[in-house]
Amino acid sequence: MGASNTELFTKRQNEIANIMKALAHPARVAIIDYLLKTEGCICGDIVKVLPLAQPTVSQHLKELKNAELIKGSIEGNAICYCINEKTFLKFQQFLSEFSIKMEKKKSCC
Amino acid sequence: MGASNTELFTKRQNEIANIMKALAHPARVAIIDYLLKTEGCICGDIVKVLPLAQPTVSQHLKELKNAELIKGSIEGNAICYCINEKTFLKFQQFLSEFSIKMEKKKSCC
DNA sequence: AATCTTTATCGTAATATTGCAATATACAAT
DNA sequence: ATTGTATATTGCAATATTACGATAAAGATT
Repeated sequence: MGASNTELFTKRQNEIANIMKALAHPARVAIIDYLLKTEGCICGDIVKVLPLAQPTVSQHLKELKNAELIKGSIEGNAICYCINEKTFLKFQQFLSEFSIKMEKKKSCC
Repeated sequence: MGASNTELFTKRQNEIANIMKALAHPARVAIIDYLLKTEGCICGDIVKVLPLAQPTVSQHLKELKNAELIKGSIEGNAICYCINEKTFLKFQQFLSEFSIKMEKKKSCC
């Protein structure tokens, strides 16, 4: 098949999996790193920094945008991509729920 | 190509991406959910709970094990799968680094 | 030893992801 | 209007993922 059957799982499980999937590639982690490190957010600079061709970077940016981890805004001729803090916050909440449950449980083996 | 070029990115970026990839499927999120929710950890119970065939679940468990998010130990005839807290802690550390940087930066657009 | 139970592996089909050259689009500047 | 600059889209090849039936492997039970 190759397609994960989303209907079989909860909305929350699918949401978590989708965010994880968006970050499941080192290039996309590198993009987030870059956006968090520098003042800038210009698409062209991201392309320059990454060791991948422009269309490939564009595709990765699209995936991050689809997952709402970043948002793009037109800046004259260029496009400015920024972290979407809302989604990151949601993600962190999901993960802190994991932590809380882990604290309570403690590994059994 | 279809294979992400890991050599082009930092060890840390690849590590993060690998953990994310392991959790980038709702079935695998569901497995973690289950392990955090119940006392048990028996493979057969996970198979019963998930809406997927036994070989498919086994495959998902293998991926979680490869990413060291869970660890398996033989329990008589059965196998007990448990959360590997060490990797989760590492994951959380990576993410809190993101948070700290996000705090400092604040979205520019 | 024969059988049952539990889990893993193999083989294979369907689909998704990754990467890039070529090309399109869209806005700037001349 | 033409040219340049920045980004997106298309098309395609290579590879990876997902799913499951069939089967294997290994320990438990009779």
